[in-house]
Amino acid sequence: MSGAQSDLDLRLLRYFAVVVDLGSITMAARALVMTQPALSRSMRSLERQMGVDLLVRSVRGVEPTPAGRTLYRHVTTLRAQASTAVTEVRASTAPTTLPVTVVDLGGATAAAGGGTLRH
Amino acid sequence: MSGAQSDLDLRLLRYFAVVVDLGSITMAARALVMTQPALSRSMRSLERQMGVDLLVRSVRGVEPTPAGRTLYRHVTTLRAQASTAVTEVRASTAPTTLPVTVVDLGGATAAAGGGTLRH
DNA sequence: TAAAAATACTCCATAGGTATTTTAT
DNA sequence: ATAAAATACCTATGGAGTATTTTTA
Repeated sequence: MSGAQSDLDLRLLRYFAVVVDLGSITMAARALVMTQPALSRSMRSLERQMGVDLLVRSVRGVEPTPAGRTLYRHVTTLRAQASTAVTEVRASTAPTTLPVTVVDLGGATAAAGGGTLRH
Repeated sequence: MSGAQSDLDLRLLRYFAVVVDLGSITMAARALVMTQPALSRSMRSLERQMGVDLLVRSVRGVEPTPAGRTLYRHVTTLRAQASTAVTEVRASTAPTTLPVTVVDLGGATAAAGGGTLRH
């Protein structure tokens, strides 16, 4: 009974942009290395979250509705800003626990248990 | 083995902003109507995603690191833009399936099964 | 010793996969 | 008859809860 905060899912927006770019859920699914049904459901759930139809489905693929085109425009901006934010934040400090491995020490596998401070 | 796309979670950013505002995970959890452990884990996972420490924990609460302050600045912008995007997209078309109920028809319960087009 | 955060579990919602069906040309 | 999207069903990951432990002023 509380207020579903919505919070617009950037992952779904990324998927959406690919779908619009390729004009097909099937093609976009390939590009995103996922299955067509999964992506189809993602697009539905995005439409439900937004409360509007974003795509017109036909037997030859999909095409954005006016609302879809509006969203598409915003996705670029939004993702660019998110990207900038991450870059700036990472630049603000020396990383603590490196997500994966950053430096390749030339020799053999330097990947295992790379100097992490926090377990 | 594939590339974890990151995709910055706006929900976590919203949590983070409240944590910084209140200077305490415990207090923020109350404000967000969730539990302290859940929020503690959310903040950890945000830090892992970003690859940097965002908060300095002490016995009297938390305080943002420089990186945390940088992120905090971006959160506002990012959320504002997301909000604008949603508003504009919704304005682009008549809604299809209304998320909840929009109009109150004065009389009794107009909520049940409100005119939905798509099952 | 008390107040804050962190950990150890448990549970459930949902994102994604496989298989199949529907739809329209 | 074919190519696209949609549906049905299943599984697994992780987000959130309760209970408890650790930490330090």
